[in-house]
Amino acid sequence: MERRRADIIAETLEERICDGTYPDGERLDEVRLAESFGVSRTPLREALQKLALSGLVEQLPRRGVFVRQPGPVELMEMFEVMAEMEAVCGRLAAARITDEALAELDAANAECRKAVTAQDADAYYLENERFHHIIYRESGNAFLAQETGSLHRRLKPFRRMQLRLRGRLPQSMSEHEEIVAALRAGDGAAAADALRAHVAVQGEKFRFLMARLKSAAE
Amino acid sequence: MERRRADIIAETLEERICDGTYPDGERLDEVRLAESFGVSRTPLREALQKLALSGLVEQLPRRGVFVRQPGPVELMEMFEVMAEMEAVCGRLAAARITDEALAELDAANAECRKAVTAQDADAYYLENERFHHIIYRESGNAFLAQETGSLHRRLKPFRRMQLRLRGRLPQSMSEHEEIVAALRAGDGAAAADALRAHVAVQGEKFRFLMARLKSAAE
DNA sequence: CGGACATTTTTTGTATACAAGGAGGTTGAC
DNA sequence: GTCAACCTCCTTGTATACAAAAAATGTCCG
Repeated sequence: MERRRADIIAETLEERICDGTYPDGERLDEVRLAESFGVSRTPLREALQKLALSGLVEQLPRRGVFVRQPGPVELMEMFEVMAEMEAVCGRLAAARITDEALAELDAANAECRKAVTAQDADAYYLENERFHHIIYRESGNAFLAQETGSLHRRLKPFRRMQLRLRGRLPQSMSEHEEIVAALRAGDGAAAADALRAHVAVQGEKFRFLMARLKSAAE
Repeated sequence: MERRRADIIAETLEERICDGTYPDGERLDEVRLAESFGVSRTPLREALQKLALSGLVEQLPRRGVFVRQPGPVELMEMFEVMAEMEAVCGRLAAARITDEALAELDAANAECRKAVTAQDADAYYLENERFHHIIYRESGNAFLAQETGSLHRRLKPFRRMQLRLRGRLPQSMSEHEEIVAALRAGDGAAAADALRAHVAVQGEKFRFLMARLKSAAE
């Protein structure tokens, strides 16, 4: 699949917004960005509109586009929805998952365990992501998997951050094992609860981090 | 809020796709459409990209955009997700709903009842929509309400269709009352179950309609 | 007569040019 | 001195022009 420049630009800008290169409220100037990318305004505008639709920037007509980092409230809301969607994925997957997928989950968890002993949060996140995406897929509902993955992607930087909290890695690890156990047992309710809690606690941890950052700034 | 032509065009095209003016697989010609709207290709392309991101059309690079009606499988998947999301809204709303909102739900249901006796499926759908959106809002999670509303919008034509089935109106009506009762009682699990079933049955009815349409075509 | 290659034509993607609306500054009046 | 109106400049939205890629057509060879 060949790609347009506009798509590549959108991806780059998305990364920059997520990693904080552009702070909240910053106006993204079409001409300056176009110059910096070495393209005209046309593909750049397309990229900005794409970002606007995915909610990363706000587009005020005749005013410009502004990066719109989700505030603490919105982030908590998003984590709540994420938890519920993963729970649904888990409940459906418990009834539909294949043995092969269970083996994949075990494999991902094994890699996770390695990362835990190595205290490598980045490596952990990578395998953790694989773990979750397998569950999305095994929900047997491609649309659900798509939507859940999309939200996962949007929360990625925030999910990632809380993994650096002391003791979070082993805790997350044991939650993973509980999830797999429920899936293997075909217990939809248990899988849903385990996944909901697993994601919800991420929201909690993240909120804690936010609060600490804020107080540190004062 | 002033609006761009591109947005108006996107809305118009969205309607046309939903109501079947453009059949599945049809290529949307940029120049022809631009002429018909009396604009240049620029705003029209922006509109098409917007539609592509919301999933109503598929955009093959260097090939063009094609309307992509969801197939039966995808529709069932979407209904399944819709049911789950409404269930979540209901569960949260049961704990967070205000007395005013409960009164609003009663009012919407009263209008629904009128529509049932009048056998007016269109009027019913209108109030039905209000009913559901109140629950989305009362979930107390603006992000969830947004996402749920967005999916509702996408399924609108299909949700609407099944209301014309014989006996569906009174059945839907009684489901509504069960939902309100659960919400009033603050019973989150009951509200979730009632809403999930209410939406899931819509998917079932719709599938039935699809099957009948298909067999009639043979 | 069929298939493959070259050419033409159509269509998308990008660049540039133009128009229109808003932000900010300046000037004038009170 | 302050507020308001006007004017200017800048930015966005739209139109047109150009380039590149894919589809269509025709031609040549087997």
